[in-house]
Parts: sequence; structure tokens; C-alpha cells
Amino acid sequence: MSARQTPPEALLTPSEVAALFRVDPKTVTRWAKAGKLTAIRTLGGHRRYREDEVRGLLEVPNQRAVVA
Amino acid sequence: MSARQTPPEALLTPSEVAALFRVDPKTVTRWAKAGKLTAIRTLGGHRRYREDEVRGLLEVPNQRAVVA
DNA sequence: AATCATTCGGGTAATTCGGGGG
DNA sequence: GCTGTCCGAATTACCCGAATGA
Repeated sequence: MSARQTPPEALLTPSEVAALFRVDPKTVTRWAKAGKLTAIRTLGGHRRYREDEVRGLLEVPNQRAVVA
Repeated sequence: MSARQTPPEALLTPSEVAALFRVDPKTVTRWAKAGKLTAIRTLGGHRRYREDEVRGLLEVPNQRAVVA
């Protein structure tokens, strides 16, 4: 087992999240505003996102959950 | 600079995939619905496709195994 | 202190979604 | 069965100037 340095406090910048979803960083901001994504704020007002949460949302939600 | 440019899991937009296959983006959507193509969803519901998978389907597809 | 890339905000085009019908 | 198109609604992408981050 390889030791990996991925502390539970790992945060991602808007650009990093945008790259993972192949969207514009501005779109990630809208997701945060809409409450779809948890955003940590820097003291200057910039947003940071939890890597764990992002990875989870990125998982292919197997085309099985059709809660019409 | 903190955004990744070419992560191992690059994603393509519907129109990009459509352009590669010379079809309408709507057709790509149907492929995804039919399970013929893996689709990642943005938090807004838009689909993103794995570049690896798409290119795999593009180059030398199933040669029908027609052994003469 | 100064540079440079990024991320604020807002506002407006362009895509995509979904269903339906040819 | 498979694809292209029409529709309205929703989501996303690019524009700007100003502020933050490293």
C-alpha cells in the first residue's frame, strides 16, 4: 500500500474543479451559489472547494437513479 | 497556475463529440441514453464524455472479425 | 512594493436539455 | 431502429473592470 498524502482538508480552486467537470470556473461559482457545492471562503472572498465532495459528485451516477 | 490542462480523465462536450463523429449533438445524447457511451453529468445536468472512450471508438472500430 | 495569474461581481450570447414528431 | 429537426426552458460560456492570491 502506497502512502498517499491526501488530507481530509484538501481544497481545490475554482479552476481545478472546473477542469475536472470540463466547465467554466464561473459555472462552478454558480453551483456554489445554488448550494449544489460546499464552498469555503478565503478572507478575501475567494471560494475553495472540498476535494472529497467534488470527487464524489464526479463519480458516474450510474444511469440508474431516475427519480422522476 | 493551479488548473490542470490534460488530466488523465479529460472530458469532451456534446458538440465536440458530435463534431468528431460528424453527427448531431442530439445523437450523441441518444448514445448516452442507450448506454453506448459513458456520460458524466455536470451539476446542472449537462453531459460530458470521456475523451479516452470516444477516441477508442473512433479509431479502428470493431472490424467485424471477418476472417477471410 | 510590484508583478501576474486567478477570482471575484454582473450581464449577455451560445449550448444543452427534454419531449415530441417527421 | 436510427438520425435530424422544432420548441421552450434551463444551463453554461464569454465579455468587462476591479479585487484577491501567491
